[in-house]
Amino acid sequence: MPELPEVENVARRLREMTVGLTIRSVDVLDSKLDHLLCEPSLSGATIQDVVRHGKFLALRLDGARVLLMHMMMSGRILLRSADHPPDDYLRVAFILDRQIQIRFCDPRRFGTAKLIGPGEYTDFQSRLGIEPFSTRFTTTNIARRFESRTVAIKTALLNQSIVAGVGNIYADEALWRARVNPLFPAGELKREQVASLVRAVRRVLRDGLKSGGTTFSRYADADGRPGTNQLNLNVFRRPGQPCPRCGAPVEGKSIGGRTSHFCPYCQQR
DNA sequence: CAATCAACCTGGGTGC
DNA sequence: TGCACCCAGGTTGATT
Repeated sequence: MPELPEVENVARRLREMTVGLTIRSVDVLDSKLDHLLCEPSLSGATIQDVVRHGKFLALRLDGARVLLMHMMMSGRILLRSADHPPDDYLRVAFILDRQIQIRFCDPRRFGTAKLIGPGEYTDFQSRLGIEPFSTRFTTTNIARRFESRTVAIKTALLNQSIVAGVGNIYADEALWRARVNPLFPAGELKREQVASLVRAVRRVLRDGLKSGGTTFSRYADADGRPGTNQLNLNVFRRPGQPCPRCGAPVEGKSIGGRTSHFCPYCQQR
């Protein structure tokens, strides 16, 4: 669920509402997250900034510490006032000033939250691929990273050390826009195809962001509201339905272990 | 280094 | 309604 647009939505709202506030206490309800009750304690740490890296959310704290979170498929990061009714599947709550709380809810418990230092933060960022809205996201740079890769282009797009933030939904939509077959080997794309794909990735992510994200099942923004981008999708989870461009039935098949949808007629290569 | 695959978990949907 | 079974938007670490 949460891919770049969804995490960006949450990050913006958190930045707007929590920068400058101090964490007063931490309630851990899931023992998998007991490590958040560490020493030195998070209590007393002030939030300096909230940023997104790929699909990760980073709360930069004073003392050069960073709280790095990932929602995986089922997580929500909610901004709540202290008197807001309980949220289902709460795993940890960060109690801030002004009766504000950041609640991390996640039924599947795949999501992560950990506190790291400056060294680990730098390493983490250097391992992550190119951000689609950065100036480094160019045809030349992406073509270089695809070079000599034998995996399907769909699989390469999902590789977070190549491009950061693209997940299953936006990968299928970008490939459809660029008219590239998801099974085509990444290293064999012509430069012009890479150029189309670079444009398409930016386009589908920007559209997703504008519609408040894609909500298929659980995604909600920091205020608990779903997005509407699922209404704009052209191929994802539409097997058998007509391709909006040519009318041929959309095909669904597993690629690299991920469900994938594409038009077999206008995405021939 | 690159590719593949299992593991991490639970809820929701489907079919009997 | 109950239950077994299958599927899920992601990442990591072990293995080939």
